[in-house]
Amino acid sequence: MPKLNPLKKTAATRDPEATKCQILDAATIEFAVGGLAAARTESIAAKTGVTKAMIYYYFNSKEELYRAVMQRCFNEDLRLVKQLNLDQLTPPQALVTVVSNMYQKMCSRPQMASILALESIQNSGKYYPQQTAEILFDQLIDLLDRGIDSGDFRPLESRHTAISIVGSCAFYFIARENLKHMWPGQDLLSPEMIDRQSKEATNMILAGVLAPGKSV
Amino acid sequence: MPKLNPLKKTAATRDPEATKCQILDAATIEFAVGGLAAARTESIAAKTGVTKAMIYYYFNSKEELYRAVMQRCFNEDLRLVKQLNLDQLTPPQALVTVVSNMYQKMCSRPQMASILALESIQNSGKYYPQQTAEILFDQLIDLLDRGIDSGDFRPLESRHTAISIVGSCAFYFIARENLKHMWPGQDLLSPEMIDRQSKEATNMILAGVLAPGKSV
DNA sequence: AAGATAACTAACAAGTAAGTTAATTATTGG
DNA sequence: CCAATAATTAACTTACTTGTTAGTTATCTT
Repeated sequence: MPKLNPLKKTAATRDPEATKCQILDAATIEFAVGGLAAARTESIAAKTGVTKAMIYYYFNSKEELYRAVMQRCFNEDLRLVKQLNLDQLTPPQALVTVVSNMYQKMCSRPQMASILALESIQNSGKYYPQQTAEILFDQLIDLLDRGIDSGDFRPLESRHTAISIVGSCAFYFIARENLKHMWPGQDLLSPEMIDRQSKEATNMILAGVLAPGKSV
Repeated sequence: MPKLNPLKKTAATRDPEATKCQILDAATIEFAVGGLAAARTESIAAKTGVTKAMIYYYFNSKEELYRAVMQRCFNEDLRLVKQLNLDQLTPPQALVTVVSNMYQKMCSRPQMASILALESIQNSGKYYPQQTAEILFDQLIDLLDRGIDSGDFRPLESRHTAISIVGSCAFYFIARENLKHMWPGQDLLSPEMIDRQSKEATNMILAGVLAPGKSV
């Protein structure tokens, strides 16, 4: 009874890896808007070249697909952060690098911030990949501690401050649709806007943590 | 056929205003977890003493109920902010007041941050009450501009900086469920934790915007 | 105190969504 | 090149969700 379209993808009519990737890509977009709860498997499938049944063939359930999306997001992030070689920079330099890099990452993949916010709000962090995420956060916390020890940064509680720092960045991406009226007609994800926001945030954060008299 | 529980609320068996309020309260909690899309009217009703039909009787649809919840949130917020009389304070004093007040508000109603984040992410800010919200944001922006003019604050772009400031506060509440492993066994909404986070954020923000040599 | 009206309920109709299944087509290894 | 297997599909089942409706009970007015 099922009648297949005779002329599908010319070359690779079947490519399991590509199909899995297509599903993950589509799911990332869908989960970034509604989170696990509001995402529709039908809608994810519609974004791909394959049917909904493929989601279950490769990922067994919406929940497992969600886990896979989250894990992939963090793996990519981890890979990028490792390339920064923060230990080889002074604490102030490292902080500037981390912050501007955070904006670059969130700009190129604006789903990241949304997915994490939704995970916390909707699922109480049940699917948050702690192990991986901790490495990322610790990178920033260690950097702050290093700066306090070296006298570059004023005395501060590094964990609380790390949250403020990440928050000042992430919030721009999380709340951007609410805030767009502040710059009518502008795209808040345009390179120019990101650049301005990134610079202002970097200025505030750096000035906010540097010990009196110190600079980059 | 409908059999009513003979012993309901002793006194006010019927109280339209209280019922509406119950629905709004329950809806606020439900929308704060799932947003408009993932909220269940059935679940909202279950949190109240009345049936689902009452939601439609008083609010016509899930969407209108959502609008009402959002509007009430902002009205409360606006009332609180007006009481601060920021004009009567110096810019640094006013900034400290705004920030610590922001933590107090979000602590007493942690739904606020979640609802706003969800609105931006899920609905692209379609239901975001711009008029009301703008007043709140402008309060902070004007304060920053006032500080730049007076020389208390360094030159900065007040809109971008305002976002960083609000973000460093809001993010703690938005992402708290993801971040709770940073303080194992602690309640991130406990007065002590809020106080510490608030203090650290205030320190960073103030130091981040003050002109060199200036203080509160 | 009776009739009108406002508040409220249980049960239902219609539509949506997750996950399954049996059949179909492509790929691969002998 | 053929059989086994992997990838894929359309259609279906089951469960859930929104919104409605017809009827019931409390309250209010005169």
